[in-house]
Amino acid sequence: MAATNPSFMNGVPELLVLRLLRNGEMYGYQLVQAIRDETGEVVSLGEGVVYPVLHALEKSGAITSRRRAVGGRSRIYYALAPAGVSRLSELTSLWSRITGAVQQVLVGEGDAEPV
Amino acid sequence: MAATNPSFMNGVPELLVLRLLRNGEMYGYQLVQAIRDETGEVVSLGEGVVYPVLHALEKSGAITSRRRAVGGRSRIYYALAPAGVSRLSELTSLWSRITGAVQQVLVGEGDAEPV
DNA sequence: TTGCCATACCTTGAACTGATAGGTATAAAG
DNA sequence: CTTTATACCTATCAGTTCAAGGTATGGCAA
Repeated sequence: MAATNPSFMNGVPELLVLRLLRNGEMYGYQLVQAIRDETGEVVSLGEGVVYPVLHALEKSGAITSRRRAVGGRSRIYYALAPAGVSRLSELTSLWSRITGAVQQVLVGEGDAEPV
Repeated sequence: MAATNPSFMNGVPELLVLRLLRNGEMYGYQLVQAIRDETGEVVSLGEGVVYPVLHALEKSGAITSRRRAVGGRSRIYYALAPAGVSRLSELTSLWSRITGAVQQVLVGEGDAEPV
């Protein structure tokens, strides 16, 4: 697979994570809640989705991590790397193009020429 | 699985097909082209996607089919059934909610409180 | 008339995602 | 001291989509 249809809506979790990290460092558990809260619970990603995404993003160099102890608790904070910024704008524009295209069909003329 | 997160963006092909059929009868090959054309080639579904969707929709009673010979060519025209209308509004509202929720995150305040 | 392209239908196989369901460990609260 | 919330993690499963094929007919050009 390479340069075809990127499976449409794939990478939404990745998009959300990157976008949230643009606001500053966050840790996994926090991201899970932020996604749930900021979408009004419309989108609710489990930890089983978010953590693998984080690991993949770090492996690809899109984000970096550092461990910090906060109030006796150990957290892994993730920060956006330059590669992540590129990836974010890439996904954002893809998202716009696709949702725009679908929207275009949805609002198409209500009726068409009869067969 | 049933009543959780409907995989986010799943059912986009289904949504597009149902929406196009709302304009009147269409056949598979025509749908493939209509989707490609109406989205400006942003979304290009292969026949291997569209035909299975049509078969599933017919099986579930959302659409009906009739075979017609047009210019010596045999085509299977699909029409929206009442169940398909419901399904369409269901998918449409789901689509709006999800894209709206994602958009909400995307346009969130550009910067956040420092850690 | 032969070959090719567009039409028109279809299925199979592989690949990828994301969801579910677990599993560990600590701190706070009851 | 037991439960809940925090915080991390992985493995497996199910569901979609894609690519790649396969069949058949009609029209057109060589």
